[in-house]
Amino acid sequence: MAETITGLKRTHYCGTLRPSDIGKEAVVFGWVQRQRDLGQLIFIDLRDRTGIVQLTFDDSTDRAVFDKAFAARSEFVLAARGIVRERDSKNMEIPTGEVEIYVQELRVLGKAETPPFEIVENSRVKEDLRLKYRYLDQRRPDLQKNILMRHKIAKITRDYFDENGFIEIETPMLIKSTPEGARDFLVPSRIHKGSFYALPQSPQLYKQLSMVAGFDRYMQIARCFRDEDLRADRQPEFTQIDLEMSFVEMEDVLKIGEGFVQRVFKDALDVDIPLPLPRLTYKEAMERYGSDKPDTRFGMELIDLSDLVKDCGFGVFSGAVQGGGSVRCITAKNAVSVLTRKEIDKLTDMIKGIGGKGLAWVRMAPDGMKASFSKFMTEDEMNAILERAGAETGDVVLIIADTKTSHVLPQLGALRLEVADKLGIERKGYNFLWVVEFPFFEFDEDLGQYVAMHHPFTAPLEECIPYLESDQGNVRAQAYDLVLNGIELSSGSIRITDPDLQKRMFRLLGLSEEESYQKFGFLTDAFKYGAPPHGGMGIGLDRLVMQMLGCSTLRDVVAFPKVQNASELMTEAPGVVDTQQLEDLGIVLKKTEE
RNA sequence: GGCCCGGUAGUUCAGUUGGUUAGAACGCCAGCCUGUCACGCUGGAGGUCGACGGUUCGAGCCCGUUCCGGGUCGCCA
Repeated sequence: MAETITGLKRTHYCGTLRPSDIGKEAVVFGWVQRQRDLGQLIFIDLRDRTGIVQLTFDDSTDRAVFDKAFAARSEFVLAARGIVRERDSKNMEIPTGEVEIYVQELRVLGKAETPPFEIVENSRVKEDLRLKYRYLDQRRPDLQKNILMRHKIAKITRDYFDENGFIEIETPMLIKSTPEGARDFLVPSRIHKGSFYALPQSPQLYKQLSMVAGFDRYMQIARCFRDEDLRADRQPEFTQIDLEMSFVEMEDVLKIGEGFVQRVFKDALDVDIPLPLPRLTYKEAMERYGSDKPDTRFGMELIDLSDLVKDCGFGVFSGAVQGGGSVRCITAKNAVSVLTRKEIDKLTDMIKGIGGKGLAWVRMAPDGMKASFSKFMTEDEMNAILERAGAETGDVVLIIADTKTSHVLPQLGALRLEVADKLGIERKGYNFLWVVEFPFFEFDEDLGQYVAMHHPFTAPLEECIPYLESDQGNVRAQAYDLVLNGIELSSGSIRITDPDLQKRMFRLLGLSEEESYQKFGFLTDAFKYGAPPHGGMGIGLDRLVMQMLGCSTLRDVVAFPKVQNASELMTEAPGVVDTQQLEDLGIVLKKTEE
């Protein structure tokens, strides 16, 4: 039977005791990290979220107290009252190492079975076991540190936006499904059998309505849901720092976003982020890095060889250029020893795996240059390529050719990251940049038509409005992404508030008037009653925290994350429900076929 | 849905060419120990080798299927 806490009030957190507390009476609560029984002398390391303090018991200790200390085991929950005193032998490794509590009263508030893994920092225990016992995992100092940092970042976020005139408004979690983009999580309605709510993919439409309502500046630390497959940096439910501003243009939103980044890095990490953040247009980002979220912590930029090989004897190259595409390369410096023929074959497989046709290469080995295509080239052509590529002895040039430049660029971009990994290129620091002027449409090769790259309320650049219908491929949006170290941290845009323009956009996206009204009528109706120009963005809080803590997976910064198959190992969600619940909802399950 | 990696005491791992009773460390249990702090010393318990099937005289090891976990591509307006 556990003892009660009755009458005991905490005077100190374990990790906060210092020599200045010597002589004081202290009452602490915590978990047993370790008990060291030396016979007539017992030490207990007691842990709470602030750290560890040593409790001491000896032959002068009350017998009943000593016996409880003797019986204490790992993770017992204890209350201890005693006198803080200087240690005989100090431990300078821990902040409380100069003092100890000489215990006069000890209560076992909760016993504990031996945990399935030790509660220690830098645990090497398999993650699935940690996730099954997430509450024990969260007792570990690393998780405690991460969750506390997340709290700190959220606090700074609220302070910053509050100081800048933003107000926090809660938007609903049960909303109407508008199946654009990602798959919705659906929630069946009991009252309206056969109808479903959706969980929000973002508060997008509601925050725009808050602008129509006149709140001027909105922010919310909002939970969002997307029913898509998971990745290390993607959970089906995630948290977004969501904001929207009225009477602004793009520059104003970027300024607020930058200011936030600077503030949060300074206050949480004491890291200075110089402003303004660099910007690249989407086109520049693709041409230089082969990615719309480039990792700019290292170079190895893409180089265009198209004009040099347009008429060369190598059909793969000349055919690509003449077919309207291009031939481009990256040059991996000092890579010959790592990028052997075998390794290049692996890279070729990787490129083929993402839809590439192949990989041409030049190895500038110390004993001579070798290229996969040299027999098709004149010496002059070869030299021109090497000069353009900046290739010197020790380098490896990797070339991709395709009749579609839109294939060449992302493939080289992926190759650039892969090669950087293989070469062990150092990537440190925090490299932010804005990617701006996203294309409005992207060509869907399966559908054979242009589709929206963003949600349908994104405003086009004003200069593009005249040719919205005539030259869709060149229409750019007032949309912007904030990229940090190759990760998309944030995405936003200026929205359309002109009903006529909105109609044109819906038409261009293949939405009939009835369809668009059915889906978004509440928003377009609202815009009839006086809509201020507005724009905003959503910043991925989980990803931000993950980057700031240097974690490699979102699971380390989410309190109760889901695993790759979207289940939660601790509660075993999702689970089956009983037939009565289904009946209430008017749902009949289809038998799964074998 | 595709591809790749992993699964052996509570935990982290080792396990030879397929061959006797599957090992180590930590943890756990018991005893001893008054200054430890990853305490120490002595002893002990602890295994459906993820599961099922196959090959074999014999399977932790080889083959097939499957489950679980991870990474990634598709997917994520």
